[in-house]
Amino acid sequence: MYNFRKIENKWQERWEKEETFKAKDDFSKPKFYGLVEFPYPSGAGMHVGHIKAYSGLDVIARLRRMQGYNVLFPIGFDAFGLPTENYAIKTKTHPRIVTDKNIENFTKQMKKVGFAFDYSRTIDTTQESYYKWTQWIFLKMFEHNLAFRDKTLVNYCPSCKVVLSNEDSQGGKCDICHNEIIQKEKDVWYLRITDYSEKLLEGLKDVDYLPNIKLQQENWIGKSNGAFVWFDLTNTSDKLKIYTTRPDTLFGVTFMVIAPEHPLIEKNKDKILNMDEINVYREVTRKKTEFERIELNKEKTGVKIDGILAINPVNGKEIPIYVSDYVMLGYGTGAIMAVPAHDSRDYEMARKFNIDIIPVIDGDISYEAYTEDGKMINSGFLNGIDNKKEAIEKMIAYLEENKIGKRAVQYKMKDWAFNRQRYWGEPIPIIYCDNCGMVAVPYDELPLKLPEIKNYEPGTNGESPLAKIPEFVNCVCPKCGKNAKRETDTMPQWAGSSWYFLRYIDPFNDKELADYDKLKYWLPVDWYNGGMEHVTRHVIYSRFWHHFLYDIGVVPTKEPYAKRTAQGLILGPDGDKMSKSKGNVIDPNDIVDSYGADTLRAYVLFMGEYSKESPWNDDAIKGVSRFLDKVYNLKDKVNDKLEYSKNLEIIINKTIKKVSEDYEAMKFNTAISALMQLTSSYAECDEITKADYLVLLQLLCPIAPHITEELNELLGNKQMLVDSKFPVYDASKVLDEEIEIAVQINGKLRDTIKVKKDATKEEVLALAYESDNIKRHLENKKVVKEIVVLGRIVNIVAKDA
RNA sequence: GCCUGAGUGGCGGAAUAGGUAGACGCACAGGACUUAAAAUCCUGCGAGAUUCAACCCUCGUGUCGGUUCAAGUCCGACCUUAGGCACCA
Repeated sequence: MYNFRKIENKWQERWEKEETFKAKDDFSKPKFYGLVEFPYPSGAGMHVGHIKAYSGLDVIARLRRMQGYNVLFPIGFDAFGLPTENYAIKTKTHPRIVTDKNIENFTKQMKKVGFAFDYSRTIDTTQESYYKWTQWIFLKMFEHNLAFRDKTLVNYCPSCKVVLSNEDSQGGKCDICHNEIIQKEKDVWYLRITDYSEKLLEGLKDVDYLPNIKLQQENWIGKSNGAFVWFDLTNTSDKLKIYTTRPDTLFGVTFMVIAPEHPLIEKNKDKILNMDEINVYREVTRKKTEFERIELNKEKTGVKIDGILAINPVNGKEIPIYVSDYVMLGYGTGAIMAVPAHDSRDYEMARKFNIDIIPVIDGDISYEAYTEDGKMINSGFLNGIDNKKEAIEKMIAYLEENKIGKRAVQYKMKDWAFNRQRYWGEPIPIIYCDNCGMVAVPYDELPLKLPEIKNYEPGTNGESPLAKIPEFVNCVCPKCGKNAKRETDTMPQWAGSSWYFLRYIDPFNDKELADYDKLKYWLPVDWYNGGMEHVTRHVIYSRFWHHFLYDIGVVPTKEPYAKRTAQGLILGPDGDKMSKSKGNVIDPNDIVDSYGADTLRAYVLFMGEYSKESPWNDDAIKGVSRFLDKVYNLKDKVNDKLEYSKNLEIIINKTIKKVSEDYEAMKFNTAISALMQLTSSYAECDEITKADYLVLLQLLCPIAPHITEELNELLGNKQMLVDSKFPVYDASKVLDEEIEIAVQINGKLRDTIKVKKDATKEEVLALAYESDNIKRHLENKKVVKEIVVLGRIVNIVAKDA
């Protein structure tokens, strides 16, 4: 094996000394901004997943540099967060110390793998000079009424003593400690991301994200078109406002359902005859988490309200109202019109409570709801229409004309719960004053620093540890000068990661978040790669912040990322997700030590399709290692005096084409295959030219930068390979003179023939008929059709004579 | 339940627009080199039938149908599996 240790150390030192990958603000050159999701610097160090994520874009960044772009490829650390804090609680070590140690370790490891990062721009979200601007953005949002407090039922983790967003508590369990969460009423900070629903949806039209990523974003926003309808009630002057996507089925409404928390109940409690029964049901519901309400409650439950009926505005029918937990207060209006004939949930509910089912669309409803399209029946003025869209439009027009409803759009996305009762996060820069209410910390007092603290455990009542420090809590109101108290909650980890890519552009600016001209040059991020698990939350949160910053004139683009891709997971050798408990974790350090960084990089890119998950295989690394050895050993075949080798011309051009196209599509596995084949072709020659060898090195350089730089130097080249021009193929030299094509009879392969690349249809056919095997198969048969696809295939259709 | 992927040799995986299924790699087997081993190099490697052997032939990309001269690829139904979302009205 070649001496990878010596070679890799040498080039890593040289890159560092010469600041090879330091991005320059040279506005005259075309730019490329490549971004990878910055890591959380955990104590465990780097994971092979990080290697795959960074290697992929490292290839692209080096490629773009070789194509003449001014490249920015930065790295940093998303260092606030719970694991560090929990570690601090356990070991009584300050999170600052733990964080610094972990960052140092990560940096050392990343350098050993030879990523072309610009380390001079490294930022970490816990630096005061960084979170000053995170707080600044928050205050701007507060100023624009996008940060607000609200009393709501929240997901509360009794163990972590923190409030969690819905996204953090999926499965009814705390994302961090995995204990059960409960519902608790609390004052919560929200960011009004819902104000940006439409913009975030619209913006997707202008970006190049992988289709499934785009789809996930769309689903998260969850736009639906429908209508509000107001139902009159008996016994009360109140009206019941509902939201529906199917106003066309209004004639089929046989009952209404409202959420147990619906204010109508409390307001009309003196008119409801079975308040006790309803209260019991509401109490049961209250104890359920949102997850349980939607996930475990397969069997419909509910209570019919006695004393109040609803009146269907289109036909005047009086219908019952039920309270049921399958309707959520947080979506739509917290009340629905139920059409059991054409909605499966309503159908179940009607079956359980023996409610009428009236079909309004012609179809079979004997076993289940009919949810397909069809002809309208039992529907007054809609009868006979068999187009859903037309029926909906006609109904909306009717509703609006009679002022009993109107067209409406709803979004699934909810506002973003933004506070945590934790120490290791950005303090929320707000002051509570008895006189003035909520007051922002003045901008010139930012950053509002995290105070030194001895005990990191949360307060007893679910309060932040900061609440226990009087020197922090007690302050003076910036407005009136009277004594006041500070907000003691901190921001979630997503805050810092929502804008970090902006700071890389101008990391040392202490006047503003980043210089506008620099932002104008570098934005948008041209290519952002990261994990599939972040494509909904992180990407949408950071897009939201970016849209906001655009609206207030801080950044020059609406969208932050022009292109987003995601890499697939590396599974353990057993095919399961890697985890400490399963003991199937692969440590990248071990691989670097025994095979070298180039082999590790090439292997993670070779193991399968980049965007898909594939299991780790210790044996398979050998194949990649052997390949690099072969490339290395080829150096002995180079003959300086040899000038031209025509026999390799075609395969070289083919390979350049294949590799260039594959890199763009992140099909690194097939690019490496092609390079392996080129290497084999070289190995078959007695000698190769310098130029031919250089092409191989250049094509391989983005994947295996150390060994290729070394070999380039051995060739006598002074200029670094990464500064050379990436090869371009000659389109006239990618096809062999003679190509092999298949000859089929009735679709079955019977022979292959060699033809000239520009052979005509007649020539090809003539050759095909000359084949003995073809002749034999055509005996006693009559040819009825001949299909020739030039360059590909001949198919002769023959019947028994 | 809904949405989105995926299902191809012993294994990881290839296969622009339908056009020679199994590239490339691993493992395995045989051979060369070696005192020997490792390393390296060469050859073979989907299953089956037949044959001294080769050619040749049959079957084969989760299952069942369909479209087509031709289907891993397109269409329909289903099964398995991964991820995401969720009584979202």
